[in-house]
Amino acid sequence: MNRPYHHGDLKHALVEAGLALLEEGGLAALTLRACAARAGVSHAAPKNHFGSLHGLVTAIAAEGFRRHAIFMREGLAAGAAPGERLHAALEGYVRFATEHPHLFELMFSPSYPDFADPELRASASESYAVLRDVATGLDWDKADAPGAQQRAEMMLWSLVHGYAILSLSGQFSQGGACAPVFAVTEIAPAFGYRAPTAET
Amino acid sequence: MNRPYHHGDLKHALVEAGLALLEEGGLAALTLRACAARAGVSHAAPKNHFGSLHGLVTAIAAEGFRRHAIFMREGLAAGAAPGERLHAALEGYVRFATEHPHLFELMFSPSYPDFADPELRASASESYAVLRDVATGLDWDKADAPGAQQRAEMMLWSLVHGYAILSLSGQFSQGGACAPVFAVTEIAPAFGYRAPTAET
DNA sequence: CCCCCATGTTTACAGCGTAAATATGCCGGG
DNA sequence: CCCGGCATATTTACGCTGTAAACATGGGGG
Repeated sequence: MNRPYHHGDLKHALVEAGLALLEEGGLAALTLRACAARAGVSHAAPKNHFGSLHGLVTAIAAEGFRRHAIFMREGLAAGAAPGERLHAALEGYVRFATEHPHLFELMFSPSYPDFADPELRASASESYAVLRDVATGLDWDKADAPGAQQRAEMMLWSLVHGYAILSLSGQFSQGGACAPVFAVTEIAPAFGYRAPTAET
Repeated sequence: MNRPYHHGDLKHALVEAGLALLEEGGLAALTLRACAARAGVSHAAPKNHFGSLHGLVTAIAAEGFRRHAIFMREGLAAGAAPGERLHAALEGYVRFATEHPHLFELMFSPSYPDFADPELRASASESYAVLRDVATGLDWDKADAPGAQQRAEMMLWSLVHGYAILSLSGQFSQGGACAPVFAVTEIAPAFGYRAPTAET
């Protein structure tokens, strides 16, 4: 209630407003002026916190990556088998993309956020760390080759991300049978990883 | 020279102008008015051919998928071994994304083109057909399982597409070692496919 | 031959990002 | 305690955008 200062913390309020607008109206609705209006300030106020629209978009993307990491970690029980952990993280990855398609699109659009921004890089690698985590301890092919771990991580990320994006743009639903999102978890075992336990 | 009619064929000229603007200035430069100006017509002329900006963007994306298919087919010698064909198609996929990053981004941005458009669907599946082509005759794991072929195609597409997108948004260049684009061809063999011939 | 209609132009309007000038009010030095 | 400075927010203005409606043009079919 107590607006302690001119506003308190805009910046946070603006990011929150942007996320809400994104959910409601997609990328087209994400507008500097609309964010400002939703936060209850004039349309030029954001310029003091984020230099321009790119700054706000970058901050929104950074928050997106944090939430993205949370989605992936949700099903990760501490002592679960590596196969289940992989399964859960991939499921979280795709579920995030499905439930927040516009935010997901923004986070990975090369033109929108500024990927050189330190805060964005930090939260993106926080998300990447989850994938690294579930990727360790799996029996990859040629796991002993130099750089195999990094290649395996890149493969894993590429696969799940490509799947998420292509699903979102409807590319998989044109060949007749519409592939269910869950299929990515079917894909995982065939992908180079052999589950030590029986599949569910 | 002879402007046979009011213009001849705008529509084609507008798409060409849009592609040029995209190359020069990225998504932000792709503007209805700029396309019209470049084609030498007034800014309201495009409305007669494409209803709105989305229509023009969709047509540009459709042309993009045609060129995308051409890139993938470029290294596909008719009688080459399946492994080399796979290699060539993936290399073409990533090379297209690298050489035309803005067009590639536009083609796969869920919000920009209208993926329900028949022309876009046609050219997109033309591009998909190349992947289907190189994916046949490979020794996938569990190739005898029902639906294995479709799953294999989805995996292949997801992997190469995710790799291309993540490279473009610079996600791979933050872990210290910057992964070369060529790595996708290293990835392919480990991905579930066993090359019948020795690797190059 | 002439009229119709597809095509292109003109004009207008609301919304956008950005910039500059202006106002507001908390915070710290005196 | 008071007052000046400065971060924060507002106001105003500008050029650009997409879209719509009214208007002009000219080639091809009845």
